[in-house]
Amino acid sequence: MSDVRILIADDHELIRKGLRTALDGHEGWTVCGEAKNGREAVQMANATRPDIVIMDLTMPELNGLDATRRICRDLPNTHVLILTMHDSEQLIHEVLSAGAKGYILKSDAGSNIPTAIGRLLEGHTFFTSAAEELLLKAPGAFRSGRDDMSPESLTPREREIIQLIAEGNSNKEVASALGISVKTADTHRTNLMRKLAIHSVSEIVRYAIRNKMIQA
Amino acid sequence: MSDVRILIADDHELIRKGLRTALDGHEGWTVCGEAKNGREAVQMANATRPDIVIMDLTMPELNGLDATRRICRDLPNTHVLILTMHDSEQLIHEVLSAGAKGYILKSDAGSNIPTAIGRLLEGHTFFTSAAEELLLKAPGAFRSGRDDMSPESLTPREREIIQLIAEGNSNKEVASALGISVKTADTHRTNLMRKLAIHSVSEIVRYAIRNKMIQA
DNA sequence: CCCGGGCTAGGGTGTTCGCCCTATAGGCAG
DNA sequence: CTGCCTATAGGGCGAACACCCTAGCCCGGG
Repeated sequence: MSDVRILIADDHELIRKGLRTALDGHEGWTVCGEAKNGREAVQMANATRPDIVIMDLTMPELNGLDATRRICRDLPNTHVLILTMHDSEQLIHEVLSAGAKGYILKSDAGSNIPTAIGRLLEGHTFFTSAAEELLLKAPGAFRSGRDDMSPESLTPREREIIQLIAEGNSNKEVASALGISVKTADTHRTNLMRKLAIHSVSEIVRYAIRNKMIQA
Repeated sequence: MSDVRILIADDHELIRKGLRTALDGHEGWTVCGEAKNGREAVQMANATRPDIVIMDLTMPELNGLDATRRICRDLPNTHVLILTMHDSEQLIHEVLSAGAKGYILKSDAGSNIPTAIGRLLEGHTFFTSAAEELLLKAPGAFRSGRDDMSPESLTPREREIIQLIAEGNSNKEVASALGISVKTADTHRTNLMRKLAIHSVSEIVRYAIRNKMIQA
């Protein structure tokens, strides 16, 4: 059997280095790339088709949740392991519906990561103990808490746009970041604002923060 | 000259591993210990008297800020380099008054850490570029305990304005809410943005949320 | 096979922003 | 009294936004 190939996606270089050292020791495991934001993660995943993606959630340009959605949609043989600082029940359900197979807190990551990767490679799931409790407590409860104001009601492209706007980018900057026309970026902006019934940049920013698409 | 001895203090095992690998490559540098909270950091610093302490700010039991205060008070020959994820304007001046000699964001840490340590060993300081801008703009301000990026550096009227903007109001709406001219509201807006060195509505909103002037 | 949704792109129009400038009036400290 | 800060108000200008419209292209579901 060939090497297990692992992609690391985290905007903090230190975390990436730490993961590398944590993984390099393992026989038969190879880190096939490091992405520093969600967009890079999607691109590198498509290019290298890794077995495992270790994914941070809060990343610039494209967040880990949307990156996970795309990777899980396009690469069914790639398993995504979420690595985050935030222990939120809401988040756990979101990453699960995005297609992630594991969820680990950075605070208790070091020793668990090889275990988690092992579980994912066997086709199982792995959750930080706190997360597992939440799942046992509220099986399927996450379906109830949705409304048309959730990011789910937006298209992937619109979520991408809203994050870039909330990060302070103008239409022009959004357009060049995504390689599209300014008018297209503006169309997406107008559409998502109508969907969310909001009317200003400040509402976009607050929406993005409330929905954990960016940090304050 | 003997080895440079470095103490690592961070509650995330991954970060500690990352730092070790980043530092082990350097000739003459030795990691003399790893602390996983502030209390351990103080104890190990007193025991090993390192030349450099790389200190995270958010740690359980005793936070990095208080740990820095104690270490700098008791060990004048030990230089503390703060390593944090948060680019909080407020924190920069706090860590300086606590006695830290450097401030680095985890996001751009990897390549800068050896440079930063080098600077500290020469008796200088090192700051992430964003932090350095603040210091240049307010030379000596931190000595008096003043924080130029805190809401206290704004006038009462400006704080009123920034909150209204962050809540989604246009200049016209701000003006009518306060019973002043649109141009006056715009002048306040321009002035506070120059004071805070920010350039867009989205930055205003994030600033207001960070400083608890509004909720997300 | 057609329909709908999503992404793309452009035209156009009025409003708002970001930032430059000046200027007056009041208050408070040196 | 004399600065300095604050709040007030205005002129002007280029850029960006908010929102309206049309329209082609691709793709998947009924």
